[in-house]
Amino acid sequence: MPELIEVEIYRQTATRVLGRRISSVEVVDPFALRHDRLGRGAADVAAAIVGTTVLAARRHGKLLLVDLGHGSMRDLVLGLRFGMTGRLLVDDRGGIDELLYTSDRNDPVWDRFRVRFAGGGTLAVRDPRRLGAVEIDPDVSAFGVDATKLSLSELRRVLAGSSAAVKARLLDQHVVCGIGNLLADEILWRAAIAPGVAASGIGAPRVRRLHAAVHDTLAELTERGGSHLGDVMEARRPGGACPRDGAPMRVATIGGRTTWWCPKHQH
DNA sequence: CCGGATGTTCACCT
DNA sequence: GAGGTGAACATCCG
Repeated sequence: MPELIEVEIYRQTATRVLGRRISSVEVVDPFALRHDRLGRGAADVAAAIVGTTVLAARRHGKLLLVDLGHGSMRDLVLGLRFGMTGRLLVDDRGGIDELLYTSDRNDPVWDRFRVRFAGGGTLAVRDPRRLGAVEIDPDVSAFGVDATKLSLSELRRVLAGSSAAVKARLLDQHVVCGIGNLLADEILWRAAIAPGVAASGIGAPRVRRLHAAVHDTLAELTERGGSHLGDVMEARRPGGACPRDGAPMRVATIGGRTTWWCPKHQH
């Protein structure tokens, strides 16, 4: 997905529909509702949201939260998740034209969820691979702190006492949310920490370095406009060399994801 | 043709 | 209980 940075762009895109009233639900892929705790179907979603007005667009990690209500009263929250290939389109335009690993094709048959507003316009989730999801009143209680708000003491706490690889810890949305595979590799590369080291084995000076790298990376890649615009990105390929010191990059599966790192400066 | 790709959940191991 | 693995979803690309 869309990691935190892309979803934040989607959130800003979604603010274009603030104040609009939903007049109809045009598409709901039943598969997109697979995580609904109450087992609601497309008709239930339509019944719940038609007639409501968009009050706010918020983000928690990689989850986009759209507040819906009548008047200024919030009645429900629409949760949109984008998987790896989902995009948000407002009035058939997206805030992001292209995503890595999606094609240049932009086919409306991939719209998994689409609403129409009274007075015109639409909001849609277009997701070729169908990895995204739509939820009414999603449970956000299990999520960890949003990565943009991660304090040094919180980072210290989530690393302490865990034998898991530090990268697995950063990717665990129940611990810290918003960081995906590319951001995690970039953050650890900048922090000079090897992704496979046990979280609890990272001493205080390196935790401070990691904390700084989290925020520097998020700020800089937000400025550049995408999670895929990190310095180490070009080296994430067979034969890639570390942009910092030229050493051959290593690759392994860590935290269940393909992981690239520099064995020379990341320890 | 095959394998993998910004993700998440689940069953099933150790 | 914690942590790891592999499958599933569907499409495109090398």
